Amino acid sequence: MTRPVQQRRVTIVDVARHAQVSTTAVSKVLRNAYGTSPAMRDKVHQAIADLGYRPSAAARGLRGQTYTLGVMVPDIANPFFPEVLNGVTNRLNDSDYQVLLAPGCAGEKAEAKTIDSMIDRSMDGIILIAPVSPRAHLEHVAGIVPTVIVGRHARSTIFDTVADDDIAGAALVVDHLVSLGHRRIAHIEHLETEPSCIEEMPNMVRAEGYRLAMRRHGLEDQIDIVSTTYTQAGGYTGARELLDRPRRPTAIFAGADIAAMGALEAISQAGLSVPDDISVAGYDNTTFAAFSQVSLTSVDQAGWQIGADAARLLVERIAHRERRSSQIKLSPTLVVRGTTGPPPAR
Amino acid sequence: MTRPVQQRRVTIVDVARHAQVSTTAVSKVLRNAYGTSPAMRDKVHQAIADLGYRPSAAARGLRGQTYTLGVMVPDIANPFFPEVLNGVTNRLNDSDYQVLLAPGCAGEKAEAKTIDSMIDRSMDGIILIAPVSPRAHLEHVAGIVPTVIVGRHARSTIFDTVADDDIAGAALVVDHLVSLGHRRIAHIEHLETEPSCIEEMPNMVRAEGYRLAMRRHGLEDQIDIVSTTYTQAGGYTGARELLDRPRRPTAIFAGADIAAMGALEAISQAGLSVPDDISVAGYDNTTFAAFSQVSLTSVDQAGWQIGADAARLLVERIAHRERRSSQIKLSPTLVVRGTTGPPPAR
DNA sequence: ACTGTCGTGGGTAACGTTGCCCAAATGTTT
DNA sequence: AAACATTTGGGCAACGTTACCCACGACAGT
Repeated sequence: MTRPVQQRRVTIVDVARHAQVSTTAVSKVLRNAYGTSPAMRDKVHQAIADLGYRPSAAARGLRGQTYTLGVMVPDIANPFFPEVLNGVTNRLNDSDYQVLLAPGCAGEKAEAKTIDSMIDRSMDGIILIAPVSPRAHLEHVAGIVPTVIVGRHARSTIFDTVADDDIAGAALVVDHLVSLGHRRIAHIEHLETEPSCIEEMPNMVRAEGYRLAMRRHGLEDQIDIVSTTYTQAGGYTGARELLDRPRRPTAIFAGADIAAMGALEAISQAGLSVPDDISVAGYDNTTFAAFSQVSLTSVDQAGWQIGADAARLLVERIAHRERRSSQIKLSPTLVVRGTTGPPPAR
Repeated sequence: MTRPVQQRRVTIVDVARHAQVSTTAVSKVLRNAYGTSPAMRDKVHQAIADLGYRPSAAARGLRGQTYTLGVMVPDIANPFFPEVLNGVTNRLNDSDYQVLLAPGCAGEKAEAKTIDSMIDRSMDGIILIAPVSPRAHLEHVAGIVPTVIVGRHARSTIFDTVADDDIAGAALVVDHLVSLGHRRIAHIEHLETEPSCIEEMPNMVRAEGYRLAMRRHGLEDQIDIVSTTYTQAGGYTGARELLDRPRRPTAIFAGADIAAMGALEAISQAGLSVPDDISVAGYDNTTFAAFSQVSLTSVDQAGWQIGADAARLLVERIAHRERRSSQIKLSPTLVVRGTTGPPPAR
């Protein structure tokens, strides 16, 4: 029996009247501010419970805080991001903050629109995961609202960053493949069309890490990179291209698991077997990689930890806007599975 | 060169002054309301552009609309939901609405908290994907804010629903397996702990569809259901249990792809091969199922379409609160792939 | 008894936007 | 020419909350 009548919202005034105190008093209790006696707190809490009062975020937003944190994810379909997100929400579970996700921001323009909409909603802070906006724009945003950037290898005085050490991650893969005896190790990278912030993006750092590691092993002349995107389709076309080489590589290092998926598909369609004919490694160690039918060797970058750290930094920055900015860099680990093995005997 | 000074927000008053009109006039132009001349519109738009004005969602919320729609997803890690979400966002792409996602709501209590927080933020409408709250609570919510429920087989006068025809979907799988010659077809279901709304949930409807189809084929005595959850771990333990049966089934129909993943893993660990020893089918046709290494036979329930329909209904309901409610039921299709085949010769 | 200090509690004015009303100017019908 | 409708624009009061002040009594130290 739900009432069909649209009842008026219970406000702080109703609570105050019911508890026989002033609205100021109620507000103080709500924010557990200074100047409230235990007796008054009890009265107010009782009234809140009686009336089922809930503060209006809109009204709060107009005055300052909204107790809302925004997270921007570039692509929810990529299973790595849910992990980061879980880290974020878990860390904030028993705080007063509510996390809201702004989905689907492919490209710089859509990203700017999304960020603007979070600012419009006066969120208390935002976490941007692998944003593609130019550095200057990010600093501008961070000047307006406390911001934590995840995945960009940038350093700024006004925003904090959390990132995986992608140079080290790429090196782990190359080292592993070299130790198995591979020399012709190719890389599938994600290439942005926007050139603005290119060297800060994780994908570019991974490619650079690949180059550095190859040189370190004296394999400079074997460096072979195809530029596509971190998507299944991108991995597929990238691998196709590599398989068509006169001397095809014996191992493919895809910059993301999702691209590795596409590569595996292309390889299987070409009638080749993994890892006997060709080895494949990915990056992100998504749940997909762990699945035994796939068993993809991959770099684990602790998405959960990244998310948790980002949430912690954001809360700290909200509390102390002028605190020094910090950069957290997490060390990845390699998870060796079935898609990598010694190269074919030739 | 970002200004370090924290400049005051540009408000409608600033725009009005700059355009030499009243704030009311600006407000009217913003909402393209009645009573604005083309000349005034131009002046105001120019001023908005000059000053880079953006309306404050908080202030708007206090007065009524926020141009924000909330979507609750039970589990972002399940790759089916991103598809629904894409349908939603795509449909709303060039509307004035911004979609925000409330993540991670396992269980009735967390769900209630999430829904409350969306109401607190005075969202204009909400889409609840596969909510577990009791029917009465959903109706209560729908009385406060326009609501579309996705996935529940419920009928209400105040909220709209979009759902897949799960009875038909389950039948597709059973029919397919029977036509291949299977008789011992088992089902892995997701069983809620909360008994309140059980018969409305898609998982229960799928199980019921399985039962009906089995009976229709005269296989009533072969009905075999294990109750776990729609997770990888749930599928794994469910399959383990089925494999331990004295006479193990020749086919397993998992109620969700993600559970089918776990089942495949258990089967492979048991040293059995798919589909020669045992067939497996899933539900949702996630991108994962399409992947050639997995090649999972699955029921496609057009997540994109579901999301798009939900978004359309929500926008319509916001425009006409008192409109009759509608229930959209979409017909699933079966995608046959490599994990189903004839039963072993015995 | 006189000044401070502390612990309580309340009054009030914003915050930025929009819905409702009214006023003036313009156009249209008798 | 008078009466009436329509268009165009503005004034004002909310919406619900909180930051900033001030007032009152109790109590301590001179």
